[in-house]
Amino acid sequence: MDSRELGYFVAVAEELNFGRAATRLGIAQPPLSRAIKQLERRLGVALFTRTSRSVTLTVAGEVLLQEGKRALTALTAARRRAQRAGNPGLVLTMKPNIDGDLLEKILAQFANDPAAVEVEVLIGGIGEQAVLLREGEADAALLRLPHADVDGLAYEELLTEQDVAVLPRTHRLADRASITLSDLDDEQLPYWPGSRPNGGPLVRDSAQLLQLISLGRTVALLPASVRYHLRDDLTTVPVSDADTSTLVIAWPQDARSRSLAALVEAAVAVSSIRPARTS
Amino acid sequence: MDSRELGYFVAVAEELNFGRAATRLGIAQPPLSRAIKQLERRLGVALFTRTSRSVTLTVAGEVLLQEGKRALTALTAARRRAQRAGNPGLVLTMKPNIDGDLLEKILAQFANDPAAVEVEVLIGGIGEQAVLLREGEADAALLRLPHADVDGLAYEELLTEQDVAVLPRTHRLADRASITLSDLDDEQLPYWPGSRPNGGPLVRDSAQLLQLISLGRTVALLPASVRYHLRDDLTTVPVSDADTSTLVIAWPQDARSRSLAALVEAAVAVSSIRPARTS
DNA sequence: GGGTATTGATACTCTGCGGGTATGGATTCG
DNA sequence: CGAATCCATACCCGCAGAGTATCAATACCC
Repeated sequence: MDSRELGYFVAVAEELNFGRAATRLGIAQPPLSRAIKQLERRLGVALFTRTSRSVTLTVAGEVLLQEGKRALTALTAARRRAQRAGNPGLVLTMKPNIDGDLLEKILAQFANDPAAVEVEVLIGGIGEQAVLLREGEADAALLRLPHADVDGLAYEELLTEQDVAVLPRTHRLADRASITLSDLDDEQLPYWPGSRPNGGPLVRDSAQLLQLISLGRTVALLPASVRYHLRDDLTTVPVSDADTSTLVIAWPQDARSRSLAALVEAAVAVSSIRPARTS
Repeated sequence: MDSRELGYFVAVAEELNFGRAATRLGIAQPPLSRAIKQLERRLGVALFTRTSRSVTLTVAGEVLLQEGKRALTALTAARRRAQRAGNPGLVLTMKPNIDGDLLEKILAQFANDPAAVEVEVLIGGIGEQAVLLREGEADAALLRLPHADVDGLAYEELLTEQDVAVLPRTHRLADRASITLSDLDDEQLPYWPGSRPNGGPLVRDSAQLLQLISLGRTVALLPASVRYHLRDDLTTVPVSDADTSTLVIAWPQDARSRSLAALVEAAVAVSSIRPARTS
């Protein structure tokens, strides 16, 4: 089975529309129809049930969509990892402001290791980190569980913390010592691309979010460590019944690099300093 | 990156010889040389260092070999799983005579489950079981640890047992209550394809092995459960310091099928009967 | 050291496949 | 009932990939 055909299939399966899929692939619709038909003939199974007005996946199609996407990411990962093989450095990816102030310490600790190499920090968008790992763009990622999808990844926990409310200093709740989720009932909580709209504003990155909070348009529940790098006009208030999340360092399950192991080791070592220091 | 190109690369990387690789691929050598060169140009890295007499892998090439093989198996797995998606049955693969007499019980127990479906038992060659799972040919496998490679697989342990010596009834050690490995020092132990020759005969399957034992040409160390289905002219003797191995039921890490879960459950349930019954 | 074998690269040709345009047939909707 | 939407079919074309013939470089052997 050709990977190009599989890419075509994935596009159609996700769009459920040959025309849109063809546009997305940058080709015309007729060759796409033919390619899919040829794929079905080669596999010996129907992948779509087509009426002249709609396209739906068959059971075989659903399986191929899931497995095929996995195979395609494995393919791009193979390519990227081979391309990066010459460079001995590591790429660490993370969202901005979620490192719990650990990043600097991790890198400092790592620099002491004999296996240390240059570390490039790649700041990615929301939810992109795990994808970057799986596609071979990055060697390690700082993620937050349970928000991130760690399928196919290995990880070590670094830091667990509770969400706090991030508010303008002028907010009616800003001076409270502690609040509960119900205190935020009449606030317009934001939502991220991918989650479902809930009446609040759509935010694409944390800078935008903080801006909206400053303007009083929304408030947010974020991990407690945001307070380390907060703009002057914002403040945080503990929320007694808020969710907790865990900062982890993750890497591809099958990675075997010496320097990556050292980086993980450094991250774990640094993180365990925190509880020790507070005791 | 095209999967065809990647297959070409893997062939050359494994043969380290363009001519042989071309033969194996069923094409001529010149197009293969060109395809590899084109792949190198597309990736922007050298994959081989060529002298006019020999070919070796570069670092990037080694990475691409490892990752590329993984991607290609993911690809064939996607195809096979999609093709088999229509059939609700399960395929269970195993080597003959390693089931510790559990197979029948597992299938009987599974039949009681509401999620039960037809189970096809696929008897594969030595070391093929894990490959069949990864390539999507089979849904579950009975394997022995630590002999099998379970990378990318999940498994449940079923039965741990010690190896025993399998001997002709007429063998000088056949009537001993127990022996040690050193008692076998002057025997010609067999070896399997893939392991290194040790002076004994090469065996390809267990029927051949048992035949050779009958002829007095070799003796073997096998899991204790072989005794359930042993020819009349052979017998087993415990070996006090022999290795132990564990029978496990394994499946692809990312499988999510309801019936497969039930099969695993049935296998575990049946296996735990054994210790209970002996107590 | 020269002849030979081996191995990868190059030159050239050609076929087939993947892609484009034009159009048809079916279904939904106003 | 006409218009719009959407997938399939017919037909054509260009190029990528495969083949043959040959060259160039190295190792090997007497």
